[in-house]
Amino acid sequence: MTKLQSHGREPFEAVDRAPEAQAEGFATVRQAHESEMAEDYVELIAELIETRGEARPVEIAERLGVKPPTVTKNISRLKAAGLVRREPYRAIFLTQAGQDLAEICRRRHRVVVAFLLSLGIDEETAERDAEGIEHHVSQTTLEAFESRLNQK
Amino acid sequence: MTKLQSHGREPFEAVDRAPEAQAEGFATVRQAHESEMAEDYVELIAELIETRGEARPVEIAERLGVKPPTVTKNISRLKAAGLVRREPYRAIFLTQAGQDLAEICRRRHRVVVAFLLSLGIDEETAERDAEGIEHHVSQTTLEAFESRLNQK
DNA sequence: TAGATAAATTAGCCATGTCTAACTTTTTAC
DNA sequence: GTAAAAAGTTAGACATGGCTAATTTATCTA
Ligand SMILES: [Mn+2]
Ligand SMILES: [Mn+2]
Ligand SMILES: [Mn+2]
Ligand SMILES: [Mn+2]
Repeated sequence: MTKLQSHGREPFEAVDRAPEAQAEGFATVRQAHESEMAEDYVELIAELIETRGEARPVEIAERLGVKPPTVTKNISRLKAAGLVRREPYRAIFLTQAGQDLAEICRRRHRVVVAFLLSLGIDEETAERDAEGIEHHVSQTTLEAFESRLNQK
Repeated sequence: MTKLQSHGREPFEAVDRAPEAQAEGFATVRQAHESEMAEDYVELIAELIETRGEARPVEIAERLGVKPPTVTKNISRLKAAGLVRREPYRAIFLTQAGQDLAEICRRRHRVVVAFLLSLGIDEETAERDAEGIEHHVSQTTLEAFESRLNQK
């Protein structure tokens, strides 16, 4: 007892877990952050190619809200990772691996946004939150989002 | 037309947005990542104090899945940020600011987990996903999660 | 086609958050 | 009360992803 305190009611129970399970959770988050740059870039590159005909560093920089040198550096990392093909001073293309990853990411992004919208959240907020959330949604959770969308 | 393609149906529409709006979204994600370390630490420290009586670096390291020197360094950052009070080789305490932040984070964490559980997701997955998602959930979205939980 | 403008790159800086190896301090057990 | 074990810190390294300033290359325009 003494669970109904003065002001701060405890609406939902805390799950307590084994230290290793908790550690595994944090490790998963760190891993997600490692893939995040690549995912956001290939997703954006695919969209730019589709809607603008080509993907140029200036535009990538503008949409990501970073400076062009940051894009140059990251693109060369993507190239090293085999996701992107490109020659200096030219537009950027996705390799097959890059296209595959982009496809997965775009789909996941759309599902997350659609799910948030289905909760009544406004479009700006849905897009803003989805941009971060997408990288932390497991396959299981993604499927739960989808089935809610399909059933409604 | 040409919307029902061979294999890959397009279940949810893509929202297309102004470059600045998109950039703002990515900037929000970067900011969230800047606060993430502090949030996870104070949340964990509060839990350890509550359940174990005190918060010790070894245990923090074990639960975060990092090595002790990482904890030492990060704790001194939290101290510099005014979230933690502590003397070398002794247990770690939260300042009032630290307690306030911990309270907000713990509540948010519980809401996100409860929400995922309400979608039928298993406990392990819910906790794992929530650990990342929590940092990207706006006040608006958090409230949407809560009202779904309350109405059900 | 030359000169000006725009785009892209390079070089070098910085903060963050991780690590290992070595050292110091505290705690525990005898 | 001392020796061993455990906990904590320090020092120094590294990868990531930002930045600015300066330079190079490409594109546009007169
Ligand atoms: Mn994203
Ligand atoms: Mn994140
Ligand atoms: Mn977290
Ligand atoms: Mn958390």
